[in-house]
Amino acid sequence: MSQPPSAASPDAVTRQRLIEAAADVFVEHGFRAATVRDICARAGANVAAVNYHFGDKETLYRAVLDQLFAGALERHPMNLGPAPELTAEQLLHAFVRGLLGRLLSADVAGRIGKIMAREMMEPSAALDHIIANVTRPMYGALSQIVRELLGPAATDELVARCAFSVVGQCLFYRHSDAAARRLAPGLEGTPESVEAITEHIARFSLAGIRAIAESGAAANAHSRAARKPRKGTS
Amino acid sequence: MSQPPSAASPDAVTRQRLIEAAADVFVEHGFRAATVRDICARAGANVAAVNYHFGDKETLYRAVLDQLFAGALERHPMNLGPAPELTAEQLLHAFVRGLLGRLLSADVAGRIGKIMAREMMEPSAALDHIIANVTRPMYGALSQIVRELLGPAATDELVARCAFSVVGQCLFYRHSDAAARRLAPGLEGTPESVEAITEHIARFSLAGIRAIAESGAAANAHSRAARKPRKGTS
Amino acid sequence: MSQPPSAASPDAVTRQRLIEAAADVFVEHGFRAATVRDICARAGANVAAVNYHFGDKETLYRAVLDQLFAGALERHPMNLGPAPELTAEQLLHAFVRGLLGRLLSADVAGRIGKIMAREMMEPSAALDHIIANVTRPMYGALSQIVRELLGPAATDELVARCAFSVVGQCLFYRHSDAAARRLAPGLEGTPESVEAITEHIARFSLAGIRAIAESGAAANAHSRAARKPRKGTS
Amino acid sequence: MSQPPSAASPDAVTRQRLIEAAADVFVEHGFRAATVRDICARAGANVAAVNYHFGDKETLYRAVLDQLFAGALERHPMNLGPAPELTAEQLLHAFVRGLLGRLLSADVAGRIGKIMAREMMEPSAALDHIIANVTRPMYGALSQIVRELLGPAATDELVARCAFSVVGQCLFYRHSDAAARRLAPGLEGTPESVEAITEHIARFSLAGIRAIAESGAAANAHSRAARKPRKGTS
DNA sequence: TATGAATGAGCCTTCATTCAT
DNA sequence: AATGAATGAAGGCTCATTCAT
Repeated sequence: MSQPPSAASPDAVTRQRLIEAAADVFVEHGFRAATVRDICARAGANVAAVNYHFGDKETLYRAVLDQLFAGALERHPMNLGPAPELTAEQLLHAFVRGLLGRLLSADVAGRIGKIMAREMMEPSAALDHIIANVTRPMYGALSQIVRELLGPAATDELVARCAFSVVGQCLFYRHSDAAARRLAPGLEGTPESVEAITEHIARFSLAGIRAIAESGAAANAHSRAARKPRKGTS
Repeated sequence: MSQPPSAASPDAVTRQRLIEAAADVFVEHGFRAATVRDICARAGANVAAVNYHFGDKETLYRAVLDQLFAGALERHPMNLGPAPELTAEQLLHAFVRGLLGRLLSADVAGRIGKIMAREMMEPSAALDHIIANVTRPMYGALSQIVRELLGPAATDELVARCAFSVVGQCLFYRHSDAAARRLAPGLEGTPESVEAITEHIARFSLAGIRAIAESGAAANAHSRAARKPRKGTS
Repeated sequence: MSQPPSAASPDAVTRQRLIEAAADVFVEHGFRAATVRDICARAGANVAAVNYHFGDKETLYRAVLDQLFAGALERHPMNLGPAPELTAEQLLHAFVRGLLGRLLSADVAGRIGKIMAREMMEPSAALDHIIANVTRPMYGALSQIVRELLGPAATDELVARCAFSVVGQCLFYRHSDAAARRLAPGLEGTPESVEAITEHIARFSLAGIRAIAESGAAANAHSRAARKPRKGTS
Repeated sequence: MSQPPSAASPDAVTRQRLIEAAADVFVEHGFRAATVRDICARAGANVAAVNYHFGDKETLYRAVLDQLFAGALERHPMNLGPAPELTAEQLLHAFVRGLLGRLLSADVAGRIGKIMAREMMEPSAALDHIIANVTRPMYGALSQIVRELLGPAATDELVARCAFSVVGQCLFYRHSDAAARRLAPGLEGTPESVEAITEHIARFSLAGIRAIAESGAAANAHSRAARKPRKGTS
């Protein structure tokens, strides 16, 4: 209070150091296995610092998530706004590049991927927050791109399945990193391989989406012509 | 004596109860957060039962994994053997169905997916065992199918990337279940939706693989013609 | 019961194997740190064998002690009876050789030394038994020898102190083995060095006892002459 | 601030209470059988106090040893430095008094003897530390005294054996206390009897060492004269 | 304000012992 | 008569949290 406003209060600087140390530790060990002693030690703070500044371990965890999301979106923007000068193909390409960049970057954004992977399997109260603020807008943008590629006749289900196919391919390089590294050494996801993987996923997905569009159109045409589809989505 | 003749020794029945209880607890909380007290309590056994029957928590964990794998492969076989009467397209379709079946089934096999997802991000000593015995053969079978679809000129890298694309789409329904449920309710992976998802992923992937095959062939042709391949989506 | 009496009953043979295994384990780890599992395993018996055959761990311990004492005295007799044909010097020499032999032998008797050393510092109920049956007769024999060497005027205290000096020198090679091995490698007590050590201790002690005899006589003479002793035993 | 200026930090006082309680418990039960629960209870501290202040039980054990050694040497110094104004006889007398004082004192030093006795038979990692810092210097000083008494012709073996004889007599009053108490009540080692025992052991040992010196010289003379030494007590 | 000391619940494991056959 | 399974009481240790300064 009596501090000059321009100087970062020592309170805030400790808080920040705690958050940064906690981000490392949570990413490395997960929420449960992370210990506040470790976090405080890395932050050069007292054992009681976490409880003093944040109340408890879980509140610190949420603070870490908030800060990570803010940083990640700042560095790897989603380009959610309309971009009429770009084709849907180009937008898909850009989307994949952005997502892979966020997932595989070594900085703040990369850590978010690891934490989210954990949240997926043990959803905590933080997951809803993450989905609302990060996942949903991202998914909305992708849906729009996919819908344009699929054409106006596409059902919501087709759009969602295609979007899942795109995202699933990207997430593989984050979630299954350990397996990929063992099965095909050198092809696992790294910050340097983002371009190459982007190229593959974009090409693969574009063809996939177009095939789905045709089959969907065919299914519709067939059903309109009162011929029951032999196989495929009902 | 008064036991039914097929009954195993009293030791084996308790062992089995412990394994089943442990499977639940490990799936629910992960290896580290799972407590032997909880496991023993659910198995109706003493706290020392785990140590008596398995030596320690980690050995029990491996026993659980072994049993889960055995059960999963029994119910959802990989069809690894040669099947000359089936086309590569049919084989891909069958592979995806088998994998999704294992990932999404409510029984023994479903739990394996959750455990593997955890292993991916916190590899324990068990991961190498899993990969060697389960993942690698599966990956080998998929690679063979993909290679046939890509044609003889495909590089190992192209094969691996396409295989990753196929597997990534499937894993999405396991790893990102919580997110999918929130983003597109009704489209998350369930045992009942295996057929529909299989249809989608197989169609999507077939088109993707063919596109990669063409671009790869084109790249080869181009490079043979001393023209550097154009970068970007065609 | 229905066993032919000439055949060792399987009961007795297991009992004996347990005692032998237990002797090893108790000597190696002490009573407390020894585990009945270890003992039963080494004896090739069931975990419950100790409790079945002996009731509990402590009863087994006493059985081991009894057997060890019986064996030790059989192999390294104390020659307690009167031996008028030997001089006191020769008797002292023989006593030291016998004691060192028991303390340092690799067989049954050697193990008794280790166990007794433990008992000395954590006297259990077994200690009184040991002292009454082993230590006291041995001490009585030594006292007699020492008394003869000291002469008829020796007080009980002088006798005891000299006996303690003799025994203390011998016990050093058992109790302080670990230290001796480090301070003067090659000079620690071993079964092979019994003769050499005996020679030293006997010579050293004989001179010591004679010196005590003289000083005691002098002290007595002095006190008889109404001169107060300047220093020494009152 | 309101603390007395000489008061240590609150941490140090609890640390000290723990060390003192631990010394009691370790002396009483040995390292293994001692429980941290017992130690903490006696120190009026929480079960976790040992882990907080020392990390683990073994570190506490070493801290106890360090403190005991420091205290013992402070109260019963070894007089290791050269003391040219004292004869070798006087030095031996002083050495025995110091050693007995350390072994039999009721204070800090007395407990060290019990702990060392345990270490001798179950050497832990702490034993080497003890020997290097306490036993070896002590042994070095004694060797020097003995060597002077034996004369320049004495071999290292003779020196060591005589030193062992001196130390063995002293240790008897520590290691065999329980037996001595039963065999000759009133003559066991007590702090009050240190002077009397010192007088006895010094006189006994002086005579013993001189006898060894003579026999050694005789042996040398004999061997020089190509006559093999007679075996046995002279 | 911020810290180091202290806490107590809880975890995995060990072990002598008991029980049912 | 003898065993393998099962028990429950500790034991050492970890950790988030609280407390007194």
